[in-house]
Amino acid sequence: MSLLSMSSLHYVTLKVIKQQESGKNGCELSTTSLGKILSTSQQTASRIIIDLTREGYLERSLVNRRQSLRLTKKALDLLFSEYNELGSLLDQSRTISLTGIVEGGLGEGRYYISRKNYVIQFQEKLGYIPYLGTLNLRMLPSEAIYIDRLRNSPGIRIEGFSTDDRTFGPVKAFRATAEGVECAVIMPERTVHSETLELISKEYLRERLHLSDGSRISVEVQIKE
Amino acid sequence: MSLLSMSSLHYVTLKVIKQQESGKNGCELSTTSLGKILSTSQQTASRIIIDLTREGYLERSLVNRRQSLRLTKKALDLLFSEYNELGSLLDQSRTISLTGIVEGGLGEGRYYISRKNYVIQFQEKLGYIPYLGTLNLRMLPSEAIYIDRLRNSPGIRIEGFSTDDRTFGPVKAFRATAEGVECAVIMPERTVHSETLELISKEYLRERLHLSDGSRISVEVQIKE
DNA sequence: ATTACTAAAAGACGAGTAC
DNA sequence: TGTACTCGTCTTTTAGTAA
Repeated sequence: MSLLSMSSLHYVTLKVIKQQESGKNGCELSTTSLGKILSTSQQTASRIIIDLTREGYLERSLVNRRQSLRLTKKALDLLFSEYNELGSLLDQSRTISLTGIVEGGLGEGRYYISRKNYVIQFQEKLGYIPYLGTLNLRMLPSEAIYIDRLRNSPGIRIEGFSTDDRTFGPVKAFRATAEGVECAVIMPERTVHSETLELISKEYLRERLHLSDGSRISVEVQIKE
Repeated sequence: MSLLSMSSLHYVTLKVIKQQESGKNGCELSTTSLGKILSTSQQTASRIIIDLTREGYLERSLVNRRQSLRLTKKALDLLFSEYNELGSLLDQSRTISLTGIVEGGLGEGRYYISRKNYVIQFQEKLGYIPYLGTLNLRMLPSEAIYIDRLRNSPGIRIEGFSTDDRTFGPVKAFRATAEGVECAVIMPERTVHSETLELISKEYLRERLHLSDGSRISVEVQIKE
């Protein structure tokens, strides 16, 4: 259970800015109007903006005494986490539909997912031993935000481990369906910025789905708990 | 944009209790342990519980100095609203799947949905003029909670209006699919407690889907504002 | 063990105002 | 118009403690 590390006014402010920002990349919102929206004073609104900026939730530019605000990744992460947490509390299983373009190669993930220790866990937690290669999908930029959502969702945890040589970090998996074929999205648990999704499956997806580089497919990803 | 009418500690407390309650019907949570979870003092935790109880978010019984807590409907509504609001802010379109049993009659809604003023709006906002009857589905008790979720979601607003005689309140609609056939769930905007969902569609669903009273069908409802 | 009162300290808020 | 400082006031928190 995460603790919403801010007052509710601060939290609502992030939501308001997200709303005003919608589509655009930043919004102009005076402290007076924010105060009105929050039913508080201009002074308090001003302080909230200052606090949130100092704590890394907002970026702002002040030109000509007019401020322009933009949520940072940290703020979006907080909103997504809150959303996912409520979803799992309220027991909502949800599916999101993503569209991506098949990228070259078998995926650099091939080496990783073939480590015995991971494979055992895939078998245990997903119910199958995946084909030894990953299908890389470059997400449409317009859908990149959904990757954030996955990043902020716990998923199915695949534990990390160490060998003599090196350490393999924990990974998380999400059950998914690509054009009707069962598969899973895997990603490192540590946040890595990327617009590419890696899919694993029992089957060789490229062949099964007749894919080649540049093919466009859509994937239904399950976000649950 | 709703304003989260409570401090963040109060809000998080509702989440914590919802979590502890999970499955069960009420939970035992001492003020000391709540204080620890919230990183605050026992005294503050005590006051939060008192406040939330007074404001109708909690019911509690104190036996032998030990308290047992239960969230009220008001609290669940708040959590659902927050969830839905975040969902629409973060632009998550979501589908929930509901199962219900067909109930007798053409639905009492027939009279209402055939009012010209509503019909015009259905045409505008849903894209079709519905068949003049509603299909009533009694939801499985285990899924009744999902109706709450719809109730707390804005949906597609159908405005109310007045005639000489009387007033017709605002209604909301959710796009849906019943066994592959496009339809919509409609419900009054004012909260009414009911375990029955009303469906409208361009087609006469009973015939099209070969339904009779007692038939069981599942409906995919889109929650997305 | 509990819950919750009181009183004092800490913190949030907004009026006034500078820029 | 803006933002944001100071400072007096009001609110929230917690230590001590009772029951």
